[in-house]
Amino acid sequence: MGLTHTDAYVDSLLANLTEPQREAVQHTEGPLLVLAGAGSGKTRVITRRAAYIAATVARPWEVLAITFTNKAANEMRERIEALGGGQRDAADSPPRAGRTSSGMTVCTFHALCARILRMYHERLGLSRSFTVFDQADRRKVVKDAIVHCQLSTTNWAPARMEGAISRAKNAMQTPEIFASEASDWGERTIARIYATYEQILAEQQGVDFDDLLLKTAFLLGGDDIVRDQLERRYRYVLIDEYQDTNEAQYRIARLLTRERQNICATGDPDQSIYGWRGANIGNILKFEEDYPDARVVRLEQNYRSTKRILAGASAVIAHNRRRKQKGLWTENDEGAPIRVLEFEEAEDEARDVARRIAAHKAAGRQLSDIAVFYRINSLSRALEEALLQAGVPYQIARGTEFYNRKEIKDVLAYLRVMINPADETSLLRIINVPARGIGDTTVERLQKLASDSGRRVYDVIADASAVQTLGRSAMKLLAFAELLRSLEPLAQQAPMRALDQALSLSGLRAALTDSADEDARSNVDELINAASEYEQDNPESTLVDWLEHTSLLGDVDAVRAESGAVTLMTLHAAKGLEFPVVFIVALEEGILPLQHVDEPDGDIEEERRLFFVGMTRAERELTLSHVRYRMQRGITQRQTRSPFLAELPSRDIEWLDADDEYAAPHDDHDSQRRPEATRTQRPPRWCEGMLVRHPTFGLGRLVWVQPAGKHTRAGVHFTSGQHKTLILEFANLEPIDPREID
DNA sequence: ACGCCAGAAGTTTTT
DNA sequence: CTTCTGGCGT
Repeated sequence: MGLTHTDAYVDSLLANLTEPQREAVQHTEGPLLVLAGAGSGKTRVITRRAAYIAATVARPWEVLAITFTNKAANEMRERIEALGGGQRDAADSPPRAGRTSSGMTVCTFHALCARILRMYHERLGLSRSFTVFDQADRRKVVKDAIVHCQLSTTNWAPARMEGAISRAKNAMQTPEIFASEASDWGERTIARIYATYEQILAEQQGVDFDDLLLKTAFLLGGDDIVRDQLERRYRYVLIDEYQDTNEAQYRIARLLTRERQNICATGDPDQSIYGWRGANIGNILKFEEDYPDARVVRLEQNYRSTKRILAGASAVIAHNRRRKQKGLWTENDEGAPIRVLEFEEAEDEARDVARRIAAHKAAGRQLSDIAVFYRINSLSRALEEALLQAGVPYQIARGTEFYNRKEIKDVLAYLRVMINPADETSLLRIINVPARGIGDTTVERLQKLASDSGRRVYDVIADASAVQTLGRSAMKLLAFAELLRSLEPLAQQAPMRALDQALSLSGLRAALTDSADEDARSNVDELINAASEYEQDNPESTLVDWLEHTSLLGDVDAVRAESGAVTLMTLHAAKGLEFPVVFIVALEEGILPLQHVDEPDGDIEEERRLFFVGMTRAERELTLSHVRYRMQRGITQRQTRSPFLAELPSRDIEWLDADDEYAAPHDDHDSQRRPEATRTQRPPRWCEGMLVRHPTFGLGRLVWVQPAGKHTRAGVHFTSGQHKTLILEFANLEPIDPREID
């Protein structure tokens, strides 16, 4: 098995590894736990191990590697491919989503589950073409459920209900279990909403993100034949970021490896930061109990940070009780001390961070080497303003998402209805988009007609005699039915063609062309590109495949690292990344650690881990700051500095007063330093980074500039927080001298 | 269909 | 202080 590989290839997979790393790679049979400290070369071990298994004891398609994000999956897949080998084995099978060219499966938990559910849909009473409902769809269905229960959305806030339902699902509680455990009227009411929500989903053949996991866990747990088939299919299972698994994921992992126990869990309990989302750090902590024969490998050498940064981070995390003892060490330089700064208020803090970043840049540092982290998104505002003022380009890794844009959701809704006519959420979304004179009243009567006759809205619209009873709107509804019918055959087409046709036939394309919304147009163009790209990568794929792919795709993947810009993000978003220079702001009691009004003593250990994650992102320089007064929600409050600061070892810390003058950053880039030359030649009229003013949007900065036909297009970040794509020739922008602003 | 205003709500968010 | 939502008016 798999012995088509040369010894030289196998040797190459073991080359350049430390002893523990090699041990992890070579331990192929039986349970293995890899406790991988921050920056310890975990990905290298996982990818080598996967390739090693496929080269020695298994066929590539018997190897399954599960990650949490698409980004991680893609990265891992690429790195496994780069190791070479294995290609021959699969020359006969077509490339498929989530597979390496040799046929190894590398995907997220959710993608794996979607595939399994699709495979065994009959046993679950699901249609083969069920649709994955995203957050927005889920919100809509929750609202409908609340209304259905004759409750008000004011008393029963959809967001809260959503949270409650999601938590129940993460804990693998069905509505029945939830109801039986409800202790008071409030909980019993939530149970009713939950049950109704489930019913609506089922009627629409919809499956939400949590369901993907939950249904798979129940399927595997309740059906030995299925479990056995999958266990034979995936003989070697790798799970990354095991500390972040929730109950359902944990069950799936255990069930998939029940007989052979060829499970390799990698992760770091100190980096578990999603407890509030159902992740259970206990899963990784009790791995050795679950698998008494488990081999445990610790990767403790850090290749990322300086000695002092590592010492600081280690000292902080040592205060946690729920963890596995770990001694991180590094052969890297001693490095500069961790700086701690105190300011009067947020504006001072932000201004200083901006000033230090500008100094780094002047010293020759790439801005893409620098990141600023904060606990909550609202803290970015002050930073953005200060950076804008200082003329430092920045990029925010915010989840304001591509796939949540109205125009994108609209087109996708058409496609979803095409493949799943039961998807009423999507159907009602597009029934009057673009506007075709079907108003709310008509829609309501239509829904009533459907529920009275026990039919799907889709079928009622197509029923001429039923539609006739709706009076004046009948003609419009029939025209819409005709449109839907003309779209039906497209479901069999390849993704891009289906998308293109749907855009034309629906009238969306025409509406878009007429509209002034430049952004919407370019977003739809981007969607077409995405479909075309997907088709090229997965030639055999169907529309169903692509739709599933898009619904499981977060925007993390869409956030490309912009060179020439500082990165601003939350501590959560920082996980898995690294930057030479890192700032963490607002180290204050109540913010980091964050305190919530409802639960005064939240999980302090998780907050500490969050801080730990932030600190260990830094390679060379780490600067922490806090203020004495901070305004939040319009109220200025006296702030106390974070207790975490007191946990830092004093010999690795440099406490600085806000008023201290500081030297230019002392790093390796001094040689490239040059004075800010006064520019003599005339700069191009428009260039990236330039400050501009727009008559309505106000002050902003050009993020990118591109020729587009006879015109020039540019992306502009405005101080208001808006991001616009503008045609420079029409936009009436006025270039601004930075000095003008002060 | 769009815009305006009052009122509420306001961690983190891999999928 | 802000940002979003829902209801109402044009």
